[in-house]
Amino acid sequence: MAKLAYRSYSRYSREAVALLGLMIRNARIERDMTVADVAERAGTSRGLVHRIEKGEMGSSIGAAFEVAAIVGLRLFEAEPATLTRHLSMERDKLALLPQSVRTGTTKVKDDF
Amino acid sequence: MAKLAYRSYSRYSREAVALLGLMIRNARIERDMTVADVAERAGTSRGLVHRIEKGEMGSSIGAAFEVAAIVGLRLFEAEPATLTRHLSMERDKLALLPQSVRTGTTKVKDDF
DNA sequence: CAACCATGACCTAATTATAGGTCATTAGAG
DNA sequence: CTCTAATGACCTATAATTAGGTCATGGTTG
Repeated sequence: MAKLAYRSYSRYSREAVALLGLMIRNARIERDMTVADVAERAGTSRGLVHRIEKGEMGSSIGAAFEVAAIVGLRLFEAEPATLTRHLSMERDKLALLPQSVRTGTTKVKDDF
Repeated sequence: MAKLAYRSYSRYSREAVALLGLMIRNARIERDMTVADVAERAGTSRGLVHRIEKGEMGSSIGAAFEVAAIVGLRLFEAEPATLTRHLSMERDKLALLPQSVRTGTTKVKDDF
């Protein structure tokens, strides 16, 4: 049975996930960790770590980010402390934005 | 039946995923897009987009990155073109690294 | 060169995410 | 204030990922 292509992704998304996987692999090897090491520390299986490094789109984002953290990758910030700051910054930003979006407005804009 | 906590994640991973969700939501609202709009363009469901924005760890990384791209978020680079460059850079870097990691070495280093 | 071991691929069972529907709530526009 | 619609939550069937095992391959060390 041939494996089906379940969903279509944009090139950008595919490359971003692939890049994350490669960065994870590079970081892991630089730290002299085996796939099994990382899997154990992440509480996942060896196969999953392998698929994450390969850049498969179906892996859960939680597992991928956890593995990234374990090999020392900091996705948004160099310092974990600043991540919390960014979180509240985004929350504050959200508070200033409308809490729901009216399509009516958009529709008029796209209507020509 | 109470919902079980399936897996444990580090604080950093949880905050990183939550931050990504908030950034997506902010970007979406700034672009006057509804959750339904984004879901349709991503080829997913409204509920999934909602869970991604909420920062749930179980969402697939492909869906999350696709949604991020649709609302205009660029995770690694401002320019999509440079993403491809980074991809080959990481591949080159990988070529210089050992292709398998010996645990024996690590064990000695950690052994004191 | 020879032995060891990390890796990558595959398989099956079990668990989980997802789609798509409905419904209550609430924010925004008139 | 009132009406409309976006949002968030929940539900069920389906489809997917995941864990955990095994196996072949190839890199690394002695």
